[in-house]
Amino acid sequence: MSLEGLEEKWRARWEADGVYRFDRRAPRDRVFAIDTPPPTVSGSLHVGHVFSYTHTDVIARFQRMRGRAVCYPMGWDDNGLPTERRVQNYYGVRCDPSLPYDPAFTPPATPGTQAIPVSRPNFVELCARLTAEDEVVFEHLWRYLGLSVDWSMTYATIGRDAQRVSQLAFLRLLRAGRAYQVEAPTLWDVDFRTAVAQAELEDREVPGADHRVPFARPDGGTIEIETTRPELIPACVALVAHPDDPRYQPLFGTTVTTPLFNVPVPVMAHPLAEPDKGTGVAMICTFGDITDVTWWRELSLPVRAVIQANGAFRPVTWGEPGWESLDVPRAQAHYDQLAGLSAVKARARIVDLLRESGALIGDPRPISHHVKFFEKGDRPLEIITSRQWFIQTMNVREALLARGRELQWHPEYMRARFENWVNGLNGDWCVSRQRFFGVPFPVWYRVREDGTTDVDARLVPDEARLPIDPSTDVPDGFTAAQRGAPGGFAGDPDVMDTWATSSLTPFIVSGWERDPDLFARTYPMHLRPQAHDIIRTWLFSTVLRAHLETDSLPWADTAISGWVLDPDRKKMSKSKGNVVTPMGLLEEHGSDAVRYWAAKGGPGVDTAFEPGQMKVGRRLAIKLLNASRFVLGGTTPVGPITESVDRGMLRQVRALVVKATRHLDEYDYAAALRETETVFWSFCDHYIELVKRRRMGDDGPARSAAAASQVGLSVLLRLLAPFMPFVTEEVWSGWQTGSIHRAAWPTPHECDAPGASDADETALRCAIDITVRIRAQRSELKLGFGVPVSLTLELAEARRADWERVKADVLAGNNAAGQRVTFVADDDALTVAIATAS
RNA sequence: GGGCGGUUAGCUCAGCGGUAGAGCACCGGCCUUACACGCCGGCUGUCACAGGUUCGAAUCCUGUAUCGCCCACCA
Repeated sequence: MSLEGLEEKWRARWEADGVYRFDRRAPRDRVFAIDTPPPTVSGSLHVGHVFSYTHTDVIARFQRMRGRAVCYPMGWDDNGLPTERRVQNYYGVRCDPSLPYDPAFTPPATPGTQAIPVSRPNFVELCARLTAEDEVVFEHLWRYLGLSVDWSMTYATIGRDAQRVSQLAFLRLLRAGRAYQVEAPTLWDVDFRTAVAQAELEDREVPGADHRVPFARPDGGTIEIETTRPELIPACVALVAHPDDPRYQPLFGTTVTTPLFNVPVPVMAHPLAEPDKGTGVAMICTFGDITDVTWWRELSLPVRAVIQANGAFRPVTWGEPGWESLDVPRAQAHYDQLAGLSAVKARARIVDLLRESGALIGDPRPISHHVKFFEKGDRPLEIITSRQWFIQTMNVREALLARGRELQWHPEYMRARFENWVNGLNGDWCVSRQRFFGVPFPVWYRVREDGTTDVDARLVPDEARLPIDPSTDVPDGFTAAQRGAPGGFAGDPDVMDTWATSSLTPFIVSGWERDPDLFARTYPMHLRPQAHDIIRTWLFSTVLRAHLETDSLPWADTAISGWVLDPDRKKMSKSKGNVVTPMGLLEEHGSDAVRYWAAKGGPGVDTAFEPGQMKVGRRLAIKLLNASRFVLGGTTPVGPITESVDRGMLRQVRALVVKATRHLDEYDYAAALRETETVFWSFCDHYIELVKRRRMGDDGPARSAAAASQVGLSVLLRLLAPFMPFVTEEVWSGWQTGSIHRAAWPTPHECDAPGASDADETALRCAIDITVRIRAQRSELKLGFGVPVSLTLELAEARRADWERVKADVLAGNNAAGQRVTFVADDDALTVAIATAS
């Protein structure tokens, strides 16, 4: 029997029969709802996806067999920058939100050299078109892998309903005062020209240099500071030192002047200044880093910003308000050499200027330091003042920590990552992005008679109108002609952070504010499976939104998968070039085999990519086919289970059912598989080998073997079905009616044979112990199984009864023609000698 | 710098107070009417290190080393 063609057959059949269809009429207490991670379709699937999605699927299949109506949808995350970039290149377009929607627009067959400007709705249409193609590929892989998803529940994060949910949830927060817009310094990527959130940051170690620079004191002396960003000297608004620092206490309250620009700035005291960093005095600029923002706010300092949204130094007319200098011409002359430059170029230039004017003490000292980057960005983040939308998080931190404790984590220790993150939050969540492909903010503003936008005069649509796009839709009471006109309106140009939509996946899936019946049955959901690297983003933001919107957890449990590591124990990633394409793997080893490997990686455990384990999985699948063929291929009718070996085997299987069920209930699929596998191999190598000859007859003992082996097989098949759905279905289908994946999860009760007891289990143990020794002897004497032997046994007296129970099976199962047994008092006694039977 | 996890046979990993385990790899044997895509057997370890608790520690505690991850760190 072979595995060829078997998976293909069942993929088609499952779809045709709707085996995995969610029963929407199931009462809530029978539902098991899974908040599946929507993969980013503009990326490519890698073996890590196969790994973690298999884990979820095992749980889904287990719960389904336990009688739960499993709500197991798939989502596609098509929002965000990766898609934008692909669409720009693929179609040769660029988004210009100021353009009107052109329903007739079609992209050129091949992208031209000059990007065609298109409206935001047109751009979004192209994004949807391209991602739809990606989704087909993804769905094919998931089906190939055998995920038991209900494909009728698929959603996309840019889809109409996801937009509606995102906008509706946003408006609700706005109304509740939990979302707000403010003009404030925010982290900014100068290449993407958008604000970014704390969750999207990463630190990178980059080379830099400490520059020592003197500021002039009124008494003619100097005060020296150290900085890695000398280009921000024109943006300096104060110096700061620790209040307890005796070196600088005399200077607090005095004014010093900046080098090159001769700007008077105060020397101030603040506890965040660290005496042992640099010279103990820091230059406060608007804005060099987050600490600058804190100082600026807490010390009520003015703003003197030099870096623009595109990263270039802005033009400044010195002497104007805010740009006072004691030597305006000198300041202007120096600054003019910086205007228009990027931060890096301005830094090089200002070092020259400092050196020329004698204001650089020593040479810049090269260092390596950590700098904040947008995770997808190439240049360090700047802090730029702009108008952005925020969702309150700082004032609910304690509540979120409580939610984190309420949530059941698998494994438990992953909760620490959540708490770590919540405790480290330093500001509310900035959710607006100055990008195009995403969910727009459903907000317009009034335009004043002078043509300027009044950002405080917000216009929001009725909830019933959602989703809307303010760049094409018109607020109630206005006409399209009034867009941008004096007395008219203007749409909010921004889109939401991709996590602002992803954080609502439980709402999207469960029909929040769309299908109250479905919502009541599925929300809060039961399980959030995901990898540990997005605890700070996806898991955190989902808990936050559910807390704010429904005052509850979004789900009861979360199961955190580890990563797949390459043989060097590094995370598999595209950039390292060590990625294995999942489709190739599945084709080579078979989905059941790859799933086997994946399922062996326990919750939270990073697991090495190992084709060897897939081969083992494949072997298990083949073994399953062959063992089934033996068990089901006999012609012996079933009868009462009377033999000790049969009963002992069933006792083992019974214990396995209890343990495997418990493990799966606790989301420890790896432990369940391990135990099941062990018992299954013992079933094949020990049990079947012992009884196969007994079963050849038609008498009571033969019928007992036929019956017991069928019960054992039935239970083992079902225990393995969540892991190896294809091969188990193949066997089941030729034997039972209906899909194994809809069959009832085995119960201990099924394995009960009348009259079975512990004695049967120890008797089986005895039979196996003796058999193992006989086999060793055969191996040592190079005697094939075909050669009949006679046995000489020395057994513990305590095992006399065991021996009597299993004697016939041991002899038949080992091709032994005769035996001579002596019993001794030693409880450990067990010696076996064999000789060729004459 | 803070947090979390790992360190067990050549490799991948179980075990998490009571005589060191599995699979793979390796070596040897076996055609045994379910399976040669198989079966049987064998070899392999100061359980990272040092202290402590205990009758007993791979397992609990403390510390060290080391690897990885998360977070913080632009003077």
